[in-house]
Amino acid sequence: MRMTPMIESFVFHFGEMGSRWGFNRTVGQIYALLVISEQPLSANDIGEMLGISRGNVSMGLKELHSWQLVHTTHRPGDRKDYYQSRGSIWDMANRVFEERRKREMDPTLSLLRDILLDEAGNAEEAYAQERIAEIHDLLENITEWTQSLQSLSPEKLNTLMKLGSGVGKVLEFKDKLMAKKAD
Amino acid sequence: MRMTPMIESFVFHFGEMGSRWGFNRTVGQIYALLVISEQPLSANDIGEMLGISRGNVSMGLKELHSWQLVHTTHRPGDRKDYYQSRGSIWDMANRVFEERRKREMDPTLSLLRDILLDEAGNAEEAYAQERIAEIHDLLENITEWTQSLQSLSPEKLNTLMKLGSGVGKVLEFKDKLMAKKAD
DNA sequence: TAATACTTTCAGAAATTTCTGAATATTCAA
DNA sequence: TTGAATATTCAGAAATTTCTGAAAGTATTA
Repeated sequence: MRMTPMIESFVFHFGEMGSRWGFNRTVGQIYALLVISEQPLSANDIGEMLGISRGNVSMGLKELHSWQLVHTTHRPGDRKDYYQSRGSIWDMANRVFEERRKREMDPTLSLLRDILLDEAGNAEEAYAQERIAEIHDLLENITEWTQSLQSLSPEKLNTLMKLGSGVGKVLEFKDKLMAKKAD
Repeated sequence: MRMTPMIESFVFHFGEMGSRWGFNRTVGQIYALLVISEQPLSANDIGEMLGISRGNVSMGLKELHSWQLVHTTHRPGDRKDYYQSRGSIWDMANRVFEERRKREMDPTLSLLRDILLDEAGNAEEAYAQERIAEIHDLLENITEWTQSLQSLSPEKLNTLMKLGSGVGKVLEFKDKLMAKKAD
């Protein structure tokens, strides 16, 4: 694949984005390149296209492997490794969410839980604990919810997203149905 | 407020978290401090507690203002500004989502749209555009959805979250109801 | 108006993150 | 085995981000 201006602007922007999603600029660029390339790319291809060192490519690919976002493939009679992005865009988004949950949310929740188990030493700590409990509950809710959304089938998830704020209406149905059952 | 070990561990960890959410460590720490302090704090208080310079505190508070996460208050006969966190934890999460959407998602969507408007120069670009279209659609879906969730009342949102993957069941009810209406 | 008490700004320093490339390791064919 | 081709590692360099503190700005009081 050649670096046309179109491809370049996508790849570079995605690099900046990547750094918001938990990996650095280069890793984002490498991933962007692999996503929009129909053919698998060798580490040398990648380094040349992005103008970065071979070592940096190697580190970036290692990171992408740890996020399970790339695949290594081979060609007969060729010792080089060739890299491909793995799964659909949806899978990618899921992986990023999941990985971030594991790396950030889980340790935070565990720290907050520990703090809440401690005895407050004075009124200030007691107040702090109240606020920390709120944060803990919020994070726990969000974590559990996103986890349960991820377990939904893609079609259902899509219905839900298409519903938008119409979800409010659906919840009213649900309340009525529950009320009838209770009769 | 005094910096006890409990408060310290919360504040420092929150600082690390903050840097994942779009602002730097110090900004996260300042915010953490304000959230768990019942009394408003002066810029000097904050600087002393966190062991950072007066200038840094000022820059951090400016950033938090731009995220609309803090309030300035005053005391009679005292020229100092006192700072307080603003709104509930929920409000905070909403602000962070919204602000990040504005700063990151919107520009990305606009770039992707521009790329998709260009004519593909060759087969490679055509393939790239297909993948870019997928990413664009995904981001647009997520953006619209999170926006519509934010417009939901807190109670409804809470019901929805409590529902977890049970939301799948509710969607089935909805389908049945729609089907009946269509009769 | 001047003095005081505070806040903000920003150039350069310090800290942190990322990148390079030579050295080292691995793989595979002969 | 050996050697050629390739991949990985990591110490130090480069780039980037964050922080400091002195100087400049602002608001209030007398």
